[in-house]
Amino acid sequence: MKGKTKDVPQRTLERLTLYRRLLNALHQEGARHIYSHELADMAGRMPAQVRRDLMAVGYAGNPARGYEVEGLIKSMRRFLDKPGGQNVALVGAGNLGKALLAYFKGRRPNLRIVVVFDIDPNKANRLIGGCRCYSPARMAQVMKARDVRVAVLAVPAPAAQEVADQLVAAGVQGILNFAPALLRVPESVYVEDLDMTMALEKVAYFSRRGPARKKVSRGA
Amino acid sequence: MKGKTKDVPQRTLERLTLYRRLLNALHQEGARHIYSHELADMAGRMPAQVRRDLMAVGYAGNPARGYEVEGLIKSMRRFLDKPGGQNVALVGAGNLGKALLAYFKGRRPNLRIVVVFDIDPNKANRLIGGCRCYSPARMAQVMKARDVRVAVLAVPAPAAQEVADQLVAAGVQGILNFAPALLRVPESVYVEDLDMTMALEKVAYFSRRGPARKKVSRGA
DNA sequence: CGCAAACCGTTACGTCAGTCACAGCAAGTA
DNA sequence: TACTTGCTGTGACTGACGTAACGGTTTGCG
Repeated sequence: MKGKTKDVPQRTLERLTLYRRLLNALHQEGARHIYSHELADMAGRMPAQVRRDLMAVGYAGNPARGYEVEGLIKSMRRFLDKPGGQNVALVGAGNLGKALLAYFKGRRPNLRIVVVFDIDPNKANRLIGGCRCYSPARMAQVMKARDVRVAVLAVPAPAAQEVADQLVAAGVQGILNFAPALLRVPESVYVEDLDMTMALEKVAYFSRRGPARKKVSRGA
Repeated sequence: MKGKTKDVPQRTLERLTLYRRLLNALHQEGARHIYSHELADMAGRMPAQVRRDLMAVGYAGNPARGYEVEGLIKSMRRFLDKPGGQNVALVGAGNLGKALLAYFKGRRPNLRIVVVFDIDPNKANRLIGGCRCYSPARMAQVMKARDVRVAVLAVPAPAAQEVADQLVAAGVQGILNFAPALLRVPESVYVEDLDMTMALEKVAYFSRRGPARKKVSRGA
């Protein structure tokens, strides 16, 4: 086993996390082996693409039995997760922020939201969804103490850039951005935008013009 | 003006909605004209791509002054929006559902959530975020009466497929799906998945491996 | 009035992701 | 043991998308 991870395309990584989720469910149901075409059916993809994606994690299947579920899960864990787990910060404890807290609660043990920041002084030092809430002024300090490198941004668009700057100053290397705003960050910081308004407009548009698509979408 | 809309790639449509958002802001600030490279800067894209994307809406710019902001906005409205506006239904009035209601509240006048469904009997017939909440049993009836063709799905994953079936039966043609589950729907129904867990895992992964990307992401 | 400059519209190119197809191999069978 | 079967792993192909380049056009200026 060598750490030859190569560089994985974003789409491939999305599918890998999907496969893992499906595999975990299968494993809990007691499944021992699985074929690429079965996984493909569950993921709405082609068998060849599943096999190709799995090449990246470096786990070899067996021509007769397919992939051994437990071993594959372990390999994917090695490939996808940081060994000690990763702490995540949430900025913005509004409606969306609270929903996200509840949503991620105990879902992925390797990716836990451990701290919340909000500009509202009434929320400072209180527990929100089981997480301590701090003023953004203490961001750098708290983030360093908890070794947080990933943040979820759930603040209104006008405040997004300012918060992003603070996050970067606090040492964050990845941001999941829910605000409909383009964040200017250093090259080394990875930003993933999740624009719900845009997504809804997309649905509204394409739902009007017949089945103008080919396969299942499944884009994050 | 002919209705030659061609078929627009999904990515292009995402960018168009982004452009429009930027243009609206510019218009409110009193800008009259704008160049492709300015829009590109704001959107984090290349000027050539902006021009290429704008070809789809069929609005011609001027080599000397660039694009006339107001006219371009009007053209994009014609291109993107359904004339009378589109009504949207929300299914699932949990944490996420309520956050979405607040989020979309009065944001896009052409795309309004007008009705909510939730399985909780306590919520039936009550107002949630200004929208009447109904039992899913009345879905088909209510949707027809309100002419709703687009729905937002914010229910737990195990219930997603069942709700999707009901939505399809009620005549829905587009679904924005927040549940981490693959929906099986007829070819004619457009599904857009917005998987927050997947997005967070993506951030966690790519934030670990240096700046392994080129430009701004901006993928919905 | 002619020229220069800048930007738009469009075509052509390069790159990347998705699909196809085939060689290799492990198990089961006669 | 020899053969058949079906799946995996991987190279090659195709198509789509983003990027670059180029002609056309409109303005401002000498």
